[in-house]
Amino acid sequence: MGASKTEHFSDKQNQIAAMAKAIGHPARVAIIEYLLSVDTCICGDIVNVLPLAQPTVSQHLKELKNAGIIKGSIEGTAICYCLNPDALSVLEAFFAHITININTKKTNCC
Amino acid sequence: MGASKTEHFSDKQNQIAAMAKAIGHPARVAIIEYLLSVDTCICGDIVNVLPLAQPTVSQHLKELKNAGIIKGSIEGTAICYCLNPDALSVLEAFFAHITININTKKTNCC
DNA sequence: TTTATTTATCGTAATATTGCAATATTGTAA
DNA sequence: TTACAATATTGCAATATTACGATAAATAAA
Repeated sequence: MGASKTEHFSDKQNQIAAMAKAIGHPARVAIIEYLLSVDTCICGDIVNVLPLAQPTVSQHLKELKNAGIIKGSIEGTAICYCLNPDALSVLEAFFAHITININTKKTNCC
Repeated sequence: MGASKTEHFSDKQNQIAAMAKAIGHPARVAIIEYLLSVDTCICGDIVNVLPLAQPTVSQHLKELKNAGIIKGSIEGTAICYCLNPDALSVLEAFFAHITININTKKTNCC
């Protein structure tokens, strides 16, 4: 079919999955790392940093924005993009929870 | 085209993206949460826990295994699956790094 | 050996993703 | 107004993902 059966899973599971999916592309990881590296969030030069055409970068930015990973606002002729701390802290908490609890398991047969 | 231009990005970016992509499906988030919740890693009942057919679950487990998120070993007639702490700690470190550095930025215009 | 049981693989249909050329939109400057 | 710059959208081709029925493979039990 191709469409995920999201209705069978919890809101939390769908939220984590949607955000992880958005990060699941090297170009989007690179965008996140670039947004983290620049001190301001006026980011009109993302296109020049990535090895992809402008429409492709625009599409990746759109997906990150749809997933809530980044926020964007119009800044004259340029667009101001920056990371969304709220979304990223949700993911941080998810993985922190896993790594904390993974070591409390009694048996590790694998 | 449909194929990611992985060759244009760093190994680290591709690794993070591949693991995030593997977690980017609610069924696979549910699998991870289930593996974390059970105390042992003999997990022959994952199929019963998920609202998906057996071949579909098997396919999701395969993708998680390919991404290194889980490990599996044959345990007689059942299969023993468990989380891979190494892979998950890489993701934990990635998001911890982001959330730590996100607040050191001078300007937050968005 | 025969029969279950458990998990994996194959085949296939429906849908989604990726990437870019072409084009549109929006704001700035002349 | 016209021209330019920056970003978004459209449309399309190539490929990947999702899901599951049917089937295979492997072990356990009878």
